[in-house]
Amino acid sequence: MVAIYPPRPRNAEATKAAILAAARGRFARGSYDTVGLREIAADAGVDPALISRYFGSKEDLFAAVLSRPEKIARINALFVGDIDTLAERVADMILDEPDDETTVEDFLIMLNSIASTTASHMVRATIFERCDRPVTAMLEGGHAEIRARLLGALIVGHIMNKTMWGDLAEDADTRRRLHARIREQVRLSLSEL
Amino acid sequence: MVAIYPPRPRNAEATKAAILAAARGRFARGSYDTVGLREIAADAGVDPALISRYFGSKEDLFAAVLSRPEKIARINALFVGDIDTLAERVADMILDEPDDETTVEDFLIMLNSIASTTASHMVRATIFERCDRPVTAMLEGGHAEIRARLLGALIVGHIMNKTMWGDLAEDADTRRRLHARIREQVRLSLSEL
DNA sequence: GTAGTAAGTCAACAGGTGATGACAACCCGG
DNA sequence: CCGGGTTGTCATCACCTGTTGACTTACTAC
Repeated sequence: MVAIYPPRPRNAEATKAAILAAARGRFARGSYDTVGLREIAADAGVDPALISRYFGSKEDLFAAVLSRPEKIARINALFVGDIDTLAERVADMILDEPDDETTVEDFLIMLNSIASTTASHMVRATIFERCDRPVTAMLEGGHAEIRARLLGALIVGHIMNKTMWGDLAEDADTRRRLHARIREQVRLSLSEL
Repeated sequence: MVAIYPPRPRNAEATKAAILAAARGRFARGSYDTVGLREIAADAGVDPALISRYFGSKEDLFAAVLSRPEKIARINALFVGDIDTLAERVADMILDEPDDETTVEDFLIMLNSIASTTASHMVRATIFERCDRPVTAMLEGGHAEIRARLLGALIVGHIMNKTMWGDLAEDADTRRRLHARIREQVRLSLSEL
């Protein structure tokens, strides 16, 4: 069963964007190693060779996915403000406030590929630069790096949990309690050691 | 440079054990997908074909690694007793009490391969049976599953953190404070919602 | 000592991977 | 109408993976 291509309009920018979107989708559901260029190309409705042409290599494509500007903006937005509003936003994200779906996806993309030989150093660098560093800089008091890492561990744990088992909250009341609990967790993580 | 085999003593049990140990070591440092049977065989000083012979397939080998009886015993031992002693043991493990090195490694093996298409369902099942289920059963009060998952998220986050950035504690004093912090985190995770 | 079986070795396979370079179709300025 | 560069297609390469089956070596029972 071979798809008959409806002749793709010749538009390099749109094609690149389609590839990037397809890659994003795949990398959010599998690791760097399990996702193949051919699947991505199929999702994008594009010949696999075009990926190499436009992005160079698979590694470069992954790097491009990691450094999408919107993603960076969103993650940066997570980590500003005082601890209370930050706790609010982290809880929102973890409990899947619709606005934050893409942020969760961004974390997922990174966490999925953290055990890959090729991709792990990119992931580490991105997490460090986008998360650990700004949070550390934001914190007053001693042991800032450690407290930032505690927050990182919290977020990572919750996101992996969600992908393993699905959402925690079943009804609105539970969700409210969980929201409060996660805010407490954030405050505890960031509080003075 | 080809190793000249010092003729391996013909002992099927010892060979199987060597393969299992080598596989354990590799899977603790890479994912199911990045680790190759040839590397494992080389570590064990064994011909790659023997792995298929003794364990059937790579998948079966991974399953064998996951279900090593000592591991199961150790992880089970983590999750018994009241919340205070449990918090103590979790903090010990996360802060690398030497006794718990292998337990940390066991979690690592599972987390490394959680994004693999082939291995993820095995990992999920193992985590559920060895961690979520016993903890849920141990808890009194409502929302037991959710609180157990919160503990799971905590452990997962800390272990991923450790493999990404290394140990949190630099000196004995920091270690003491962190130990107390993690105990608080465990209590908070498990406390009534 | 010799047959028979267990243990280990070797070479090769089929399948899938990312990547390349030659080709075809298209669009646009002249 | 027609060259020239862009955009997309196709076949193929070299490599690596897990797995298999035929072979050799060692050990044990008779």
